[in-house]
Amino acid sequence: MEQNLVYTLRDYYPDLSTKSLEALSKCTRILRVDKKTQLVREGQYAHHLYFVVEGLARAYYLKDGRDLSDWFAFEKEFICPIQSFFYGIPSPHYIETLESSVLLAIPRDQINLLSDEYRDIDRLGKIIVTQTMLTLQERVTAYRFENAQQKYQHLLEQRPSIELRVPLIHIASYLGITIETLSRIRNAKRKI
Amino acid sequence: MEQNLVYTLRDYYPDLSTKSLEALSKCTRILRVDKKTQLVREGQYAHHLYFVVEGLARAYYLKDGRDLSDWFAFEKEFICPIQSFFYGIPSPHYIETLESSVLLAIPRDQINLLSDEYRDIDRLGKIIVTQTMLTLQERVTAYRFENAQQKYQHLLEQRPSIELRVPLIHIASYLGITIETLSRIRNAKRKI
DNA sequence: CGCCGAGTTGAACTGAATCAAGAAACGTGG
DNA sequence: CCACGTTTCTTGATTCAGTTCAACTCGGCG
Repeated sequence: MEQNLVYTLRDYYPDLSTKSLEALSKCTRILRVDKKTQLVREGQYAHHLYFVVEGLARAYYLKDGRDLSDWFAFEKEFICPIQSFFYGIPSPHYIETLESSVLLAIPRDQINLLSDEYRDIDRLGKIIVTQTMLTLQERVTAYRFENAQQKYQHLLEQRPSIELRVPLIHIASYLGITIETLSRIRNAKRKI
Repeated sequence: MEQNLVYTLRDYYPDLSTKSLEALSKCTRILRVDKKTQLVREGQYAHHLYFVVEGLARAYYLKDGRDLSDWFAFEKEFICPIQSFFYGIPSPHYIETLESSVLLAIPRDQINLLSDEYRDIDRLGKIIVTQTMLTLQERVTAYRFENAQQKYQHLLEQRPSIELRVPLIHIASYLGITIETLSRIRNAKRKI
């Protein structure tokens, strides 16, 4: 049954009660979308938090015509236009799928309501935010003093499948390096 | 009365109930310390979350003998050895004051207990973590594509007083640049 | 006074960006 | 199912921001 997909949230946070999951089921939409589907566009407001059941999505923005990737969400991970979601401002980010994907779309206002009503949903939110904070903390620390090669290595260790699933151009912009440099790094590795 | 200092937490989160503040007062220690006091050393576990009432503290770690600043906490801001606090591992960070300071030291285990008992304390925690996440998000986005000069400019906009209160060497490592480069940037600005 | 850490200045060097082509892979329509 | 155009990736040459190394200045403090 389609609705059961909401239970995959337990893959992220096993302590979610059945009552909470039922409440989430009532408001959550299940999206089955093609590769390259845009879920959010620049200027829009964050209406949903997305959870990737299957597939892969990325958040990016356009700066001087360049496409800069900021975040990837693989299976069992969350993604949303972060500034819009938390500051309530129009999103600078686009969000799109990189593969045909299955996602849960949980409405932002429902998250706020349900966080008041269900303690475990509130806790889920706290855990997502805490994990995101720790990931970003590591990203800052690592990127500040690592060279292009080390940054790429670091990324591969944390997300081994990224090499095969994400085009070089998005990985390069995520790391803050050019595609030429990344291509050379890959090439040097191949020769080892 | 000394204990009233705990009420300065309302400067950060005005919605804290008196009941919660009283509960926090019971376990919070007030520290009045000199400049250069070490609050946490590498290898220690995070026993406290610190709130800066007056003064200024920084988190840093040593890598190949170099002193690398990771975080500054000014008045009405929080600081702790973040990995140790959330992962429960020994801290890679030191924390020290940069000025003579007044701090609140809130025990980690009490925070966990009181977060279960008092909803607003739980919310305070969620807010701190969310703000930290958003700050780090901006730091990553900005630093990835800004040059040394822009990064410094960016920092000055967000923390105008840092120029006068923090030695150049710590600002440089925070930005991931050398002291020579930062010195030249300052010099160039002076000439405008 | 003279020392010491913090900051400044200069010169040479280097990792990564930029600029410029070409090769390979991809998908869309005939 | 192949041809063609478009996008993605590779490779090379040049340039430049920032590092490294080295020496020097300044201000505070014993």
